[in-house]
Amino acid sequence: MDVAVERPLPSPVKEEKKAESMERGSAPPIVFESFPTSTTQRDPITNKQEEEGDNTKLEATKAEMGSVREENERLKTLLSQIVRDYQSLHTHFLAAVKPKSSQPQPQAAAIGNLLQLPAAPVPTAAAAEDLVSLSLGRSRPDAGAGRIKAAARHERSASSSSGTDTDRDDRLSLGLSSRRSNDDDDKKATLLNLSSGSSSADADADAVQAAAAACPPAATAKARKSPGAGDGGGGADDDVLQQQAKKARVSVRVKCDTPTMNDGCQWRKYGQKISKGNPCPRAYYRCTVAPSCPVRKQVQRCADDMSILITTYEGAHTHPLPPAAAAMASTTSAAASMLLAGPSTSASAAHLLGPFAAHQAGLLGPAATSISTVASCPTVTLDLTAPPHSSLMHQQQHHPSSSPYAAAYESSKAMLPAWSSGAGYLQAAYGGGSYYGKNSNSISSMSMLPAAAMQQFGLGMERPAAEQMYQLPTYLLRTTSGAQQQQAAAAPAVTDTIAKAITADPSFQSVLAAAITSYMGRGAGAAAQQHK
DNA sequence: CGGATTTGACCAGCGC
DNA sequence: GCGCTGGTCAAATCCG
Repeated sequence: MDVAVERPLPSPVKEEKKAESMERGSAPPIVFESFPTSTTQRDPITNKQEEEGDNTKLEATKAEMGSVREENERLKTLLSQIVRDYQSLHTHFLAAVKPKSSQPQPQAAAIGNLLQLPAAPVPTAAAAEDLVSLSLGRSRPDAGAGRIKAAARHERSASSSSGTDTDRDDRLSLGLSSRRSNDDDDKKATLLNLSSGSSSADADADAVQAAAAACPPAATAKARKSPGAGDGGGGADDDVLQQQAKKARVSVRVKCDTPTMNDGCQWRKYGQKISKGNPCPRAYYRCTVAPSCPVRKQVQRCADDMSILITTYEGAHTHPLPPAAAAMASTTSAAASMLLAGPSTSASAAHLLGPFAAHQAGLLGPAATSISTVASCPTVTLDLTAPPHSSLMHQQQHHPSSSPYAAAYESSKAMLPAWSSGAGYLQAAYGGGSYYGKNSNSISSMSMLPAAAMQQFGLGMERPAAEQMYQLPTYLLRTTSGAQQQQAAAAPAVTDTIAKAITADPSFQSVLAAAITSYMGRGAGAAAQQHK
């Protein structure tokens, strides 16, 4: 995070700055490039008027220096806040992972352990075994993404998915992946990918993989008809996983006047039912992009507010998705993955993704997210109808003028109508390209979009209410019941590695800086230039 | 005429 | 075991 000020400055000031930066240690250096001036070389008996003019300039420069210094301080505060968050995250993680490494404990006990925060963040061997990659910006094979992709390919071939193995290193993406190295755990590898619009094909492929892990194609309605069919295959654990996987759902609430939300995918209605407690019929759709695609969705209007459309997605696409549908698929599959991975992953992701989720959700409108396990059917609910969230507002109070959250919320007010219109947020965001028809330039349109990483759905994964006591930055809280969540010893080291990725990966930092810049100076498509 | 939608029947899970 | 409910199937119907 360097700030360069291209204006003549007295060298003592530069030295002072340097010393200050060194004093602060971890704070990034703020470098002021001073141009060589002739001040020291001038003859003192030269024109007095010129000297007075120089004095005026000096005063002006000093004033500007003051403001720059303030900006510097502000940035340092921001950075220290991030560092504090990281420390807190890490200590929480260590507290949570310790008991789990020995044996699974009840949720309450795990939460209780959160209260006893270890002082120093020490990476554990177990943590090193887990692979988590948070990538923002161009994927780097050496930053863990390679392993993710290799693992993903392995899983893809294992599950004989029909997805194409496209090269995605060149595309901008925001992804969070979690994977455990343990072979058994491979089966429930989780992948959260909040991919950018310019990499929607990637998002698609990743979504397929993530969802394949979360919801194997075999675990579909067909499997329902022959409950014993899975017994011969993978043992009891697989059975349980499949049971969980096939029931994992992601529900999206959005204000929408049209009968169904245009999510970019192609659906065929196959049934309709009046369900109990809601006068509005529930419509059942299945994906028709590929004949064998097991994905279903249910669409029903909210009984309380008919303007709210509740769309529930279930299953995983087994085919490449149209760009407009990739983000939604990515989000839903990620949510399902995190849901299946359990509380650790969810908590970690919530903690880590807090700001990102907040700002990404903000682009769609203030979103509340909840996890529920009603009728042993775990469901993640993305509520895109909620009013400005208190947590969001809370953040705004902390960062009254330059808060990214504030900027995100402001932008959300602009984006929400696109969602609610039913015309399709994605198509709007992607330049109006329609995959199924007529417009074939959606991809090229996408590349022109500003701040590609900001065009995705966000997941502010929610944690049990008790966790709120620990001030975890879960931005989007609603309700929770966590009956099933003790099954989730999966990926307890997510937090640690993610935090490492954030602090260590310069590409992440640069993109993060760009994102912050785009928030702060949010005008006039400046962000678009940054992503060209 | 082919594809999409509608709608009644059927099936499975669950609670009593 | 029975009834309720959610989910799916498939024939009938609609529509471009």
